[in-house]
Amino acid sequence: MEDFNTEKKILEAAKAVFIEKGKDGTTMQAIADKAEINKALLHYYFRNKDKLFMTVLEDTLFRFLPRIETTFLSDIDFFEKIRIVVKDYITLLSENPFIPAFMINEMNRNPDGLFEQLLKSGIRIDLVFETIKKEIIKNNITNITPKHFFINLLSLCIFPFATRPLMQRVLFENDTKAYDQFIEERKTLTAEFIIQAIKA
Amino acid sequence: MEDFNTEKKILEAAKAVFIEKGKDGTTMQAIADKAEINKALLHYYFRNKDKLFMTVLEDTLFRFLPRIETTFLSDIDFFEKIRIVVKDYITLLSENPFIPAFMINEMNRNPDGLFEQLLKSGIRIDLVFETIKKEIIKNNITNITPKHFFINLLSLCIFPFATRPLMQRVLFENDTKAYDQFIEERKTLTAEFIIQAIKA
DNA sequence: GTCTATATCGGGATAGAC
DNA sequence: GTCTATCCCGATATAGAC
Repeated sequence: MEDFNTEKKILEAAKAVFIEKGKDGTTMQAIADKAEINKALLHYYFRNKDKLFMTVLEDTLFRFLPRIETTFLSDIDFFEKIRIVVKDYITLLSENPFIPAFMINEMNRNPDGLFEQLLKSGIRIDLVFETIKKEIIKNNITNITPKHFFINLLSLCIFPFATRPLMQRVLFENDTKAYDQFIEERKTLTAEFIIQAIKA
Repeated sequence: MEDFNTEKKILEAAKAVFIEKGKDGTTMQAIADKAEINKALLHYYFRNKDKLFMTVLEDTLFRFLPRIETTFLSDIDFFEKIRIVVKDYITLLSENPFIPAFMINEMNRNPDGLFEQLLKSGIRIDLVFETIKKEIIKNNITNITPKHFFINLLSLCIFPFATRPLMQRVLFENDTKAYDQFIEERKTLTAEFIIQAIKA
């Protein structure tokens, strides 16, 4: 097994374990096992656990955010943007359901590291806010503060994933299929909820 | 220092550290330091870290939930209920801002333990759902699934606290006062957002 | 009930052979 | 580049004196 493939295998294994167990809960041994290699090899490729963790973060997590920006800056009806963003975002999360809890955990453990990564991603939330302000001026939506709008949107999309382990038990007697269905419904319902809330 | 006071001091110290650092990030030493006692004494009162942790959980966290139930089962206007619950809940969270991240972390680490605690608290969400259904029948609100309504409400209240460390940086250049103000606004704005979204 | 000292263990990291 | 063996440290937990 040559260099490139091993590194990739490690990163994939590390991502899987980190997301499932959190940074603290993850052991190098567990990653090595999953990657079917030796523990020492991890240190050969990535000097220590911190560096490995940061690499995983850069490599995978921040592919999420640019999508919001792109959609909001595009030239379509504002309510349609909301429908697209919500659906897009929930779909993406469905494929990576453990990321929200992981990110929340991480941002409370080490906010600076995460923030730094975020800056690197070059996202411009201010531009998104501008598009919202324009809609207010055009009288298409109520006079909502862009920051509140933004946080409300994220809350409604992300929270059900972050709290899934408990919510699935509380609301659906731990029925996985039922919760999947619930999430599926939210792909459209959430957008309509938001639109109702803000339309003028 | 006799028995009772030491135990109490330990529980308070443990709560503070657990909430700030999470379960994994907390060391017995840190708790001992905060309680101004010796490490060994922790094991004398609570056999091990797990038992101490569980005790803290039982003792403090689940005082939160019954408040939602009480308000929703009371006999006032439904929209007014929403205003009260939102304000009440966000206020409560303002006084315990680390709890959401802590709970999310914990529910992803060990959902069964948390769920068990929740059952012990005896909360009856189904009763809350009943009140929502009645409002739909009375045509006061749109035909929203109670579960979606419930999760939307929780999302909008809790998420800004769970993600505060990052959001404060991203939205307010890490200005604590500004974020406090933002939260303060949400005590009323969030309820109106929800009411707009669901009113018939 | 509270302390000091210590046993024990798990996990990150390194040395060194191949 | 990959392995085995080992070091080392931090953290839980216990023993035992007072």
